[in-house]
Amino acid sequence: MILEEMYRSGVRTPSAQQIQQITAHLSNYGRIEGKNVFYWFQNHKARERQKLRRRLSRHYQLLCSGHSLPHHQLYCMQDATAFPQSRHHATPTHSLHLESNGGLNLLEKMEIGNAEEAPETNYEAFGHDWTSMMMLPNRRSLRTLDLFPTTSTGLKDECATSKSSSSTSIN
Amino acid sequence: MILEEMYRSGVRTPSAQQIQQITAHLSNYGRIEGKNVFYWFQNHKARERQKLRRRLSRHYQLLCSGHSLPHHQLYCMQDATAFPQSRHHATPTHSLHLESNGGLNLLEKMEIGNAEEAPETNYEAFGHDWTSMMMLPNRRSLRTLDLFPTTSTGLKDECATSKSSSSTSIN
DNA sequence: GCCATATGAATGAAGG
DNA sequence: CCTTCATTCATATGGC
Repeated sequence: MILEEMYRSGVRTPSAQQIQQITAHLSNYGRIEGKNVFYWFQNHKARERQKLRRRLSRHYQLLCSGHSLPHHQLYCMQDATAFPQSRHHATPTHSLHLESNGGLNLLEKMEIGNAEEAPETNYEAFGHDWTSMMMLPNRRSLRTLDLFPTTSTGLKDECATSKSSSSTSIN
Repeated sequence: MILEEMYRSGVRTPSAQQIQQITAHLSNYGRIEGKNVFYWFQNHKARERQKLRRRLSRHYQLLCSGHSLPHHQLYCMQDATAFPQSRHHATPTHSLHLESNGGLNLLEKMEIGNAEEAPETNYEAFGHDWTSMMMLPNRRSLRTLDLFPTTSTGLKDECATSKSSSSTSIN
């Protein structure tokens, strides 16, 4: 929990020294090494970002879904979620420019890491260094077709961390 | 079952797009999200690998059993988990002669019940970010007391596997 | 009522 | 930072 707290208060990639300190502190509770702390931050950051990303894309989908989509059953697929994020200091505020990220983003993740609905506080907090990823018009791809967001599933799947749900046996 | 089929036909780690498609397809049968598909593949692959591994180790045991063990009361190897190993360079643990595993098999080690107290800190892996970081300052100093590993939580009924850094839940 | 097993989800650790 | 893997956690379920 200590780690979450730090994370929450803005620590993202602690320096070696910070890691040392944290480690020392945590070692009061159990055996731990610097690398554990290091990994923790790496993973946590990444996963948090994924969630965020996902949340955004979901948002996006909702936005788009406002119209069209007659019925469930649809096809669409194709990168509904794919938002190329420009990593690398995307200009903070939503500037949608393209920026033609010199790199080519390799793939982008789809969305895993959903769950969690309690928006709970934080998240507003990340005014810090957020290497946010914003969507930027990925020149290629994405244009493919604008069919709409799959949400067509008829049912909104959101339902909260709904795990399970009917899923069973569709496989 | 669709998933098994795909798996069978070679899909192991579908790309984001593939996942999307699959998801879309499956959503005809029930509520499902990309992450479910993602997890499914991850788990399936892992478990398949695991089975295989297990099977091999069993095999191995049989081979060895010709001479070593007095009785073949197989100690519920069950997990016989070993510990950290690096991916890559399969370390057949216990390098028994032959094995000729040389193949590209991704199979890595199997562990036979050689308990062996692992001296932690065998992280020879130096060469990573964190290591570089960690090495700088005077390491050695802050060793606060180590109290021990809050052993409690780690309880499992199976065979030991010794240490296993029960780092659980200190966060 | 326990077990053993199965499977989705999550997290730690590495490699790249 | 991104992927992938191994492990582990938590349930769900089928037997006995």
